[in-house]
Amino acid sequence: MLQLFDTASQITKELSLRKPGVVGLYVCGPTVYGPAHVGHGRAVLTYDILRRYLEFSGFEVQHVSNITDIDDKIILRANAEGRSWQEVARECEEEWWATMDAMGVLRPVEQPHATAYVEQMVELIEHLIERGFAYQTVDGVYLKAALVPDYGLLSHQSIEDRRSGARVEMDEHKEDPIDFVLWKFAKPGEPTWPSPWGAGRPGWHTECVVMSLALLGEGFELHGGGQDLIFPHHDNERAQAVAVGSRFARHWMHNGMVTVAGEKMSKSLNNFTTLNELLEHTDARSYRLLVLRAHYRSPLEVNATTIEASAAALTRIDALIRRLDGSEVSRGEIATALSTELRDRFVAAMDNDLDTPAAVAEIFEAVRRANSLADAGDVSLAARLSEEIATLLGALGIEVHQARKIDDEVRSLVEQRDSARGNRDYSTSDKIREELENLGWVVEDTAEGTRIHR
RNA sequence: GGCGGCGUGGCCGAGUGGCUUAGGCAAGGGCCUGCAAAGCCCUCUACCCCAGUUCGAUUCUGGGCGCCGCCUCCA
Repeated sequence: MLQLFDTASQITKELSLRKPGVVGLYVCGPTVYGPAHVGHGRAVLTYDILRRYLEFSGFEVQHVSNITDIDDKIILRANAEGRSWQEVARECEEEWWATMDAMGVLRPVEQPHATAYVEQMVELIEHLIERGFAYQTVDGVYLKAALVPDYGLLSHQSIEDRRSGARVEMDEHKEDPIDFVLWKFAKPGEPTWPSPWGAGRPGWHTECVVMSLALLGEGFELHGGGQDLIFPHHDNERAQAVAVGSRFARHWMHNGMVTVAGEKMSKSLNNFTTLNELLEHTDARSYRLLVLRAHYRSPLEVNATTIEASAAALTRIDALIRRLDGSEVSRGEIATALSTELRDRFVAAMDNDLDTPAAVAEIFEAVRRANSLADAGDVSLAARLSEEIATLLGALGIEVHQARKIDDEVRSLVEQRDSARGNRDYSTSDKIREELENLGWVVEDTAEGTRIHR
């Protein structure tokens, strides 16, 4: 079974399940105030790949990912554009899902919105106050972090380290610099919800506690997000859950950052590429393959060179699938042994903390093998291997290309070219080839005649 | 300053105490082809530095150097 590195214990281990065969997965989703960039894409792809692989392995995955639809940045943008914050959030969310669809990412089973859970957040904060973990100041309600057992468990920072680290500018009203806000009292012109302490809105971390526990229940299996969320977001989520006496996530997973020239891609550094820009000139599968070719916890360098290398690698796979498309598929012993061996190696790599680079290497090795078999005339064996390759790629979310519809005009050109070649009229056949290439087709000669593809 | 992590061949990027030439991209040579394309075969460039443990270290330990992330905006 799958072993995953756990951020809390820093050990690679199996997920501990409440119910056999079912995995509750909560992934921190986007704050919808702008377009998704390549870094978001990596995170989403990582969990999409995890989910697909778990499903491939026979698990049911209760995949929940939230939409943060109220936040300072949303308000800021709405004010700047003279629009309502709801309009900004709704528009950005629509764009988000459209982009995710284009990326071939499965929709989470549940997509809760922060604003739909404000009442429950208020209840949670009330409990925190009752239990003595939270206090009110003139500008909000804060959690007293020092009271929480194992505060800093995920970032492995002790309270003392944190305090002395203090580049935190001391908030005027907090009792301790490490405390964090649960409820913000409204400033003029800001959206508000009612609460026992006064009108305002929730702090950032509370929503995920409420929504994950509401939808997945106590002690859910796995909580994920980007490494930049370990602190403060996830430490602070956990702190609240622990403080109210809930059993929170059993296992924590964090994906590495996307880098550009060695530096983290982020909106604040303004070195980001949006996913939509990427998709304008790249097959979405190329980016998925690029993501797969680095381990999920390593930084991933994304630039024109790495994307193009990935796109080129993808054409190798597509070429194999095309080559064997429609061939008879062997069900014999040798073919079964070949495909079983591939699957076993693939699964072993994936189960080892989602070692997708190794898993992908197995697939490429099999591609070479299948081509080699086909060259040797063992086409039905090759076809069986190719079929397995397509299945395994599917488990990673890469669909192999289907043959494209060829219209009559093009088909006629192909036929003319074959007849010219049959007559050894190569000047005509080369002319037709050029014509086809100008129409955007790649032309290949095979024993069965001209084959074309895009 | 604290915490987490990294340093592998032209590039990306796995892995292991002693045969992985991992894999991909790029480059060179060959086979195949009317010419191509695709494919196959071959070749090339590795494990940051210094000590130590060991019969043996790229892999383990210590030190050094360099880099990245987080330290309450952040996937």
